[in-house]
Amino acid sequence: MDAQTRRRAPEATRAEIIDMAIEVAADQGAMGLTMDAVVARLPFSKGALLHHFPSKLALLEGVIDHLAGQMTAQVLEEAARDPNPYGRNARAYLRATVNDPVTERDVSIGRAALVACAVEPGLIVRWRAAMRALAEDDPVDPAGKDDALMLRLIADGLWMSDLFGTHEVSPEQRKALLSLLTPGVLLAEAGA
Amino acid sequence: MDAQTRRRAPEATRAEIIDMAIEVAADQGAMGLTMDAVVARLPFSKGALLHHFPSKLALLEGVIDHLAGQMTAQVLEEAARDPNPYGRNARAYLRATVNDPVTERDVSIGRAALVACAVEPGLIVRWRAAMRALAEDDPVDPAGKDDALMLRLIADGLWMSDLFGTHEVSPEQRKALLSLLTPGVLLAEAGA
DNA sequence: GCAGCATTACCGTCCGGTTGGTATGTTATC
DNA sequence: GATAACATACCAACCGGACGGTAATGCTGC
Repeated sequence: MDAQTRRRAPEATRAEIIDMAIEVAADQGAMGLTMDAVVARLPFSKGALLHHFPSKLALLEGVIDHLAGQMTAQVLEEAARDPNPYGRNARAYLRATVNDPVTERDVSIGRAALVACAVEPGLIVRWRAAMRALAEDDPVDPAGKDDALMLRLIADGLWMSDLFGTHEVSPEQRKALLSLLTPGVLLAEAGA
Repeated sequence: MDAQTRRRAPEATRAEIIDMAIEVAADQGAMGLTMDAVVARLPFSKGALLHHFPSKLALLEGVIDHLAGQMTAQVLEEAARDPNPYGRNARAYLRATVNDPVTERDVSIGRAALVACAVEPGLIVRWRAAMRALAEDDPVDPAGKDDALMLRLIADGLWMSDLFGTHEVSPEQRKALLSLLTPGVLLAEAGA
């Protein structure tokens, strides 16, 4: 009665649901993102879905909280490897975004976040809160503040470009963007 | 029989419909963007709406084409005032985005574009085409290409930040971004 | 200038399917 | 045996869109 347990851990089920919701959102868009569509890809019934997420809004909240948490963890992990504490989150933010090649998974995540926020504009504040927390935990002296902002803007722009395919960005250009992080170019010298 | 004409110009009606669709999309989100919701704000019936846009997809196409056209016109107008032809579209792109203060209308437009693309992912290619056309009409020598890209990325990032409120960008910082366009800083010297 | 007719702009209702959600079991675990 | 994790059955509201109709306008030949 252990490996053969019928009953599953609720957190695992929740995670599974969220993953499927992300998948549906990414490749069907907002119109296709319905409870039925999500449950159709799951090995259990609609009742189960409603048991874990009592409403569509609750599910969407779960989705963006998951995505924001994932994003935060990734940036923080990247930042931990940076010896210079000043503005390290901003640099990590760019590094996390510029990683090449962009995986299909990355695009799915971005698209899902966008779809979720588009479906329910109120969800934007949750995403915003997560991103601002990342920025506020980033000690930067006033002189480096503008540079940190610029890094974040470039990262966001790149993220959007990857999502929409608006700009062609070659691997070389991606690497070139990383050179913004080398000492003396932008904010790396803001330490002392 | 002129001012009192019963019948309206179809283009005016179409434009009116698109405007309302944008309005609904911006403040109701994707879930609230229904044909009924749009027609409820219009002085005529659902039949008329279906007459001008035979399907919801057609309406959404109309919306993003309108938005892309507006965006293109704005950038081109801005670019026309730039004496240096090299990379002028890229600079205009940033200038058009950085304009301060950001109007409510600007935010609505961005939000509507996002909602439209989220509802129907296929619409992304239309937006992309418009943006790429803007970039391809912009003669830049290879040396200035990376700088032009960076300007565009910053503009996109700022656009996204304005939409989501992810970063606080003060008016001073906005002006500081414009200083990227002054000769000698980025690509303004790429002319000769 | 006007009869005749096709076209276009628009109306209002109805429909079949879908959607988010409820209500009520059933089963397994503590 | 209480509670949590599901299943099954169902519903009311809504949504996109079809449809039949009407009236204003444009066009054509005379």
